[in-house]
Amino acid sequence: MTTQARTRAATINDVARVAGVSRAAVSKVLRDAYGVSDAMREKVNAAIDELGYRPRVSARGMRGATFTIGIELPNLDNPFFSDLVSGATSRLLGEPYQLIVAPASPANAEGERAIQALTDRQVDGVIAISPEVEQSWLEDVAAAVPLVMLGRHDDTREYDTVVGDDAAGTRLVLEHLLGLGHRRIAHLTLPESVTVERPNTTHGVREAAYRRIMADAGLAGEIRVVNVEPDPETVYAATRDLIDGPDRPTAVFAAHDELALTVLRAVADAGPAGGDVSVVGYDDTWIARHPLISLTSVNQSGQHMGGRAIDLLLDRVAGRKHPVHEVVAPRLLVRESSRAPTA
Amino acid sequence: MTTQARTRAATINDVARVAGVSRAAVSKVLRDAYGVSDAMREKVNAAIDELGYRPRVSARGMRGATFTIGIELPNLDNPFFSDLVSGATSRLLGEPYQLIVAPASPANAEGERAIQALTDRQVDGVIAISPEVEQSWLEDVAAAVPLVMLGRHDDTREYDTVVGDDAAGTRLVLEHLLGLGHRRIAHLTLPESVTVERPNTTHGVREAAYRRIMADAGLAGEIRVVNVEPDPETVYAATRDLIDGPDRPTAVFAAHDELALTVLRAVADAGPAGGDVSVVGYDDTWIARHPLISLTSVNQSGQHMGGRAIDLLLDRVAGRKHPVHEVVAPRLLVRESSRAPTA
DNA sequence: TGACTGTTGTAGATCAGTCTACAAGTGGGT
DNA sequence: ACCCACTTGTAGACTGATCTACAACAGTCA
Repeated sequence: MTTQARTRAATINDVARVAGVSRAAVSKVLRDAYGVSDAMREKVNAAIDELGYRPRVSARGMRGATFTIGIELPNLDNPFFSDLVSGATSRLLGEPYQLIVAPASPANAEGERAIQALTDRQVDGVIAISPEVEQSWLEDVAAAVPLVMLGRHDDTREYDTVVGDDAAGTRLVLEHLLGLGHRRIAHLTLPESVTVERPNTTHGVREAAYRRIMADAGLAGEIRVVNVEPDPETVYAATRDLIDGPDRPTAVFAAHDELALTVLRAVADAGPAGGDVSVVGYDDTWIARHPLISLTSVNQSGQHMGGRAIDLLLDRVAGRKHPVHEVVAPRLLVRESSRAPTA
Repeated sequence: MTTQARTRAATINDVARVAGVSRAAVSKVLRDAYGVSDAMREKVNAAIDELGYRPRVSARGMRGATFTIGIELPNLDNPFFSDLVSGATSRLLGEPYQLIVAPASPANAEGERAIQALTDRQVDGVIAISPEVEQSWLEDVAAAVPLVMLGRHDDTREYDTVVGDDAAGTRLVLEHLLGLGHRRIAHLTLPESVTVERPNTTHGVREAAYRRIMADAGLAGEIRVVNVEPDPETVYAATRDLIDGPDRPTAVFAAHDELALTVLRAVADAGPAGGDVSVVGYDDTWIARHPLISLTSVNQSGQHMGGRAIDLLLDRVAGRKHPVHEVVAPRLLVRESSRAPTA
């Protein structure tokens, strides 16, 4: 009893033969197309069940649709991205589309490669979160397949966007901290290659808003932006530098929760010697709500954004031509990680 | 300047025409097949670059390979699954294969549907984590495409498995707790449909080991298994019932970290009135290591398991016929969430 | 009765690749 | 000069679906 050779699965021709109809007829039943009598539908479905037939998506993709929607994510570690996927998945329940996730290798900026991997696979639509990719490149992609970008404030006619109101969210954070009495508020965010050089990304907008609001509050001299690669070691070291250095900030506004968690870790490890440092995140991921973490954060409902991205994409697939740029309102959730500075 | 119609991308015929060679020749270059002169390779590659040509994976899938490996996951919320994916992704760097993730809708047990979605797409190999799926069904899948299952102790010749030594891991946990002086140790785990009814799954093995080890320690009377659906609300409520009920356990062994976090939350919310309850998890996810969480947990290196799964799958793709069942040794990481019971 | 319309099913082209079989060219050995 | 083996390139079948065009038939109405 050894492992058999790969079994040859049933094809549409087998179904046609068993049902005693033409291949085209089976195809019509499969696609629920016009011109099928009840009697035929029944015969065909019986044959499909009998053979355990499943259409090959590759073959379908040659002419028609693949009924596949691809979503590109920078990584799977950030719980906010899981929220997006879970929102997309639930919105897709009942639709004939399957969602597949292409994680961009966490190594170097592989967003382009991952998006291309999806279009190579003839997906019917793409959702992506690539801050580092050029708008013009995305417009080329959008010429070939419907595209919805998350977390980009791009002004374009070629694809749709779903994005939080990052300026408003940043304002919520800073007004909260300023209201508590903080003055030395640092902003820890991604490298300048995705903030300064990409002013249309979430993190670009957040950093710019931080600078503007601080200046407007008469705190131009206190502006302190720490741009770091988002791997935990680097973030940890940068935070320790902040804490141990001169002019220790009384509050750190981290550009997203995953960063904020590492900041919290560094602060906790520093102990009382590190002083009292408030920490605020962004995204309100589930872990921020945990009572042992209790991280103040801005909610922009990843679930909702993921669902809306699907809505827009399905619209595009259905033929919509004009662009839609949707902005999600942020909400501040105040928790224990932020409090008035001591003295 | 309105949105254009979808542009028609270059095909292999276009490349052949521009390069002045046959379609078959281009195909050879693409596949790096035998019988290509340097001169031709150069001409073809130049044409490919000029046209920005990318082969359609759908068309390739009709006869050859899709260079795609699919991984099915129950959900993306559990950070352990992210570890698996990230391990798989890094192992795949440099290989010509693209990884795509098919999340089984978090709703009802959709593992079968997600795995089928992958095979429908002609992936060259499948990695999956479906505890609730029948072994015989998986053997049918494995007859059509190389398959590696994670977290299953199945004894089968048809597919490979990568799994932690769950009995040993459970023993580490219980010896640790017993050594600290705990006697009333409860086990919080998934519903009986994936433990009792599926004794070959991680959680089935862990529950059985818990029962055996408790009995061997003369604590048969203290055995207390709480089987719950893994959504946070249910887990939270079940934990509160444990804490608030009679015979409050002094320790809770949660079947995985995600459950343990919710248990920690319920314990924290209960406050001092809830008594001193130690909590132990399983998987040693990154959040368990956070100093504010500091959850004692069993490490079985998701990164490593994901990487090994890819190794085995590539072996299978390369032609290996005999099964490999790989067992990963567990390691206990003791942290602050577990301590001696108070009196 | 004949023309017209609408429904139901089929034939056959088509999609973009891979793969097999083979022809043509090259070089060496005897 | 002839045979043989090897290298390089091509022709054309093939994959499993969808999609267009059309034939056959039934029913309606003048």
